[in-house]
Amino acid sequence: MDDDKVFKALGDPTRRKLLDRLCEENGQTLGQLCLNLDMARQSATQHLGILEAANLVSTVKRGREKRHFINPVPLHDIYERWVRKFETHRLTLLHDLKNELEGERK
Amino acid sequence: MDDDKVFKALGDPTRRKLLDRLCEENGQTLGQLCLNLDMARQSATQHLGILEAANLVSTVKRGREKRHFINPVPLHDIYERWVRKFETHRLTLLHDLKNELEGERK
DNA sequence: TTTACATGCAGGCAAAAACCTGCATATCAT
DNA sequence: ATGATATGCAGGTTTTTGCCTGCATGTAAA
Repeated sequence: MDDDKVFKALGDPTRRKLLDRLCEENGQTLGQLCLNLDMARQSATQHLGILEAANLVSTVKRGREKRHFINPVPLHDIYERWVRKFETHRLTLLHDLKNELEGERK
Repeated sequence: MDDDKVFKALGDPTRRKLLDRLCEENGQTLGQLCLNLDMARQSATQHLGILEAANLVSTVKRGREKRHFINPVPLHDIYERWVRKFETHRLTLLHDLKNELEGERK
């Protein structure tokens, strides 16, 4: 898996919004996803392409429509392999920070 | 908090590497963080500035040095407020995806 | 106080990202 | 077949990003 593609894909608010909307209703078509998106359809297509390249979304053609489905695996992997590390040390890190800020007040 | 700044900050591999290195040893100076980073000091400064703007890193000046500390709060918040949603629906989403891919094989 | 060290700040440049318009293709319904 | 609908593809423009060089400032040590 390509961590960087996933993080980059999540770095754009439009793409996170697309994931949000797919989470509310999975399997939507391109047309549906474009509604209330305030940009040209072609731009949305590019965003969905990036999500697909990051493997966060998989698509299936149904006649003339293209349906989009969330793939939760990469997000889960990112959490397990990267975010979790900071969660594990969370209290220690908070402690370091607090100490340092208090030291500044002296 | 500004979710977008956090996600954008995490979207760059150099910045994630900086966080990794701070996680290994918190409180490092700019000079320390620049070692083995394969870019000019000024570039690293910019990356650290972005991490600071996203509140992922806090700094304290100690004499002529500047020490950097991880702030784990934004990452934790992002997880709770955004990532967790997809984790919660993870099995359902996986099921949707599997169903759809099987449907394609017919 | 002079020298060395750690960092700050400004401007410029090239690559990447985000968005668009215009046109082509494929599918469905009449 | 014909028109309407859903999407694909190519290119071009503008903005943002990442990185750099050059110089200024502040702090410590000799």
